[in-house]
Amino acid sequence: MQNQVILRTSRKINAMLTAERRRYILEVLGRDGKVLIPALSADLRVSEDTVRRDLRDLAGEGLLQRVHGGALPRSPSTANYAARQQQAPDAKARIARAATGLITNDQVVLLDGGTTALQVAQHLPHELRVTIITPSPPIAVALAEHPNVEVVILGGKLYKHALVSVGAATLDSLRMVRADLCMLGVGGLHPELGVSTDDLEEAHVKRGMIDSAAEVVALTSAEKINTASPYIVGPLSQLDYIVTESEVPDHLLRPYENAGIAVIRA
Amino acid sequence: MQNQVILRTSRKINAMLTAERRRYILEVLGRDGKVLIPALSADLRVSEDTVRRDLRDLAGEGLLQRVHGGALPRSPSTANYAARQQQAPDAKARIARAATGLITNDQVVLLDGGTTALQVAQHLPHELRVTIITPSPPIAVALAEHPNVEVVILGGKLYKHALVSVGAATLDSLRMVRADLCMLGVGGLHPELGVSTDDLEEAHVKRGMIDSAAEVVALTSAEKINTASPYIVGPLSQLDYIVTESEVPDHLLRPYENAGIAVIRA
DNA sequence: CCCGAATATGCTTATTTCTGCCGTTTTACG
DNA sequence: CGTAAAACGGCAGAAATAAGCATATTCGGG
Repeated sequence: MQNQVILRTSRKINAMLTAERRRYILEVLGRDGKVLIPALSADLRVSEDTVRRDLRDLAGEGLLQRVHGGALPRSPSTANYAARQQQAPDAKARIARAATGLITNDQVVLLDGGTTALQVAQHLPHELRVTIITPSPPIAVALAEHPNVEVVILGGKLYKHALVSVGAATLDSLRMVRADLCMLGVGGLHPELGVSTDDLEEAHVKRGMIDSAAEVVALTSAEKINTASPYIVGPLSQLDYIVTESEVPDHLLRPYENAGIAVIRA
Repeated sequence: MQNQVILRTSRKINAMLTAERRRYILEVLGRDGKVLIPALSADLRVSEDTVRRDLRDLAGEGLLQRVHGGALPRSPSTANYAARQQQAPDAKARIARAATGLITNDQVVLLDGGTTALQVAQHLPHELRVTIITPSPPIAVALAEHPNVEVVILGGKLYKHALVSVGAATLDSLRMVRADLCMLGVGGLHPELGVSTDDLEEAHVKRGMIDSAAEVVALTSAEKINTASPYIVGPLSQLDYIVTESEVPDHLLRPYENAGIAVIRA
């Protein structure tokens, strides 16, 4: 019966290499902060026994921590950040995947910090050849694995809560940049108040990023639409794209489309 | 049977040289992120054994990673990074712990990239209240969890192998810094050749760090003493401290002590 | 022009690895 | 406790691999 399943969905997943499968497991683990055996078994179209063997071997290499029912990251340091990422992994991943579609080869892209932007970094297609400029150390580390991406990190004082560079040094560096595209995570999005965020320093950096890019993309989950955070980044007129979830009702997005912004539902 | 067909066609089409075939393999690997032996055998009209030999040789040159059934791109740099961190955890941790003893409250410290420096970051006492300036995103991330450390990250182009910022932007930022202490990982340490490292850009950054600090500490494991790497960072006279393993015999360290450097055995 | 070494390739055979399945034991949780 | 899920160990078929051998091609020197 498992055979039938395999046959029915027999995409070329049959050609999945063992080592490739294990890399995938580690990738998911890094992205979501945990892996579950039934989910992996379904995703990878292999038996749960095989997944257990994979996890056992990976744990033997010290690459993850095996627990009942799945596995967790071995390093506790990434766990916090990963846990936060776990909040809405589905929606964020979908938004991120859609956002990568706006990037074309040989572009220079300013990528914001934050968990949504990190998802974008992790979902960049392997063939995509771009330069990514980011104030976020975790994003820089994540992109170091990408074979075709050149990474530039913006220096500055590290704002620990969001793990991004902020301050005068960051803004100085930004002034020397002319990017094709800028992808921002936002704290709030409002037809009249525009783009806003939770921290003053972050707001300055986001504004600098907008000023250094030809086109601006805002990444936002559903619940942030038509809300405002304390610090204003800039008016809606600076946005060219909004990428959000597909569940958002049309009438909520109408004001943004009327403002000339292309809205992409993921 | 299949044999004859292949032979006949292969003689005609055999403008395909061995080296050409291998370049094709690498091209496919770069494009698809993996190669499968049966597919390559069919594409290239050679036996699977030949493909296996090709992959074996290419793996020997470090151009790909051989796995059961095919090959994958070489392990991403962070895998190397993680693996390197496990290499000598004992010695490195001891060196790192000893190095933290050189740091006092309210200092500004330049902390190099690399696995040894990362150990220093992870061993900073919780009560220590300092500013850490670093070109290494992983170190910045690690220090974000520290309650009393202010982190400043140096921007620049990310050198993926070592996960540190390099380039003119990094050096520019360094010129605006006056630090009390600078902690360097070294590639080699030699009484006459001084401090050296494996990468030219890294050497520039290390030199910039030395120039921006009042005192300089070199962190080195035993096997690097009295060796030299290709790129010179600077003479021994710029060093104030060397932190190394306790197992190093006295006579090896004598030249450094005679040069006025305080040697600390951890 | 011919011979022989070096290389490259394909084939055969023995060995190893991978994977799903099954039965048993252990763990998590009400 | 008791139940269901999860984990472990062993087994067998299939695939992949390594090792050794045979053949073909190339190249250099008599």
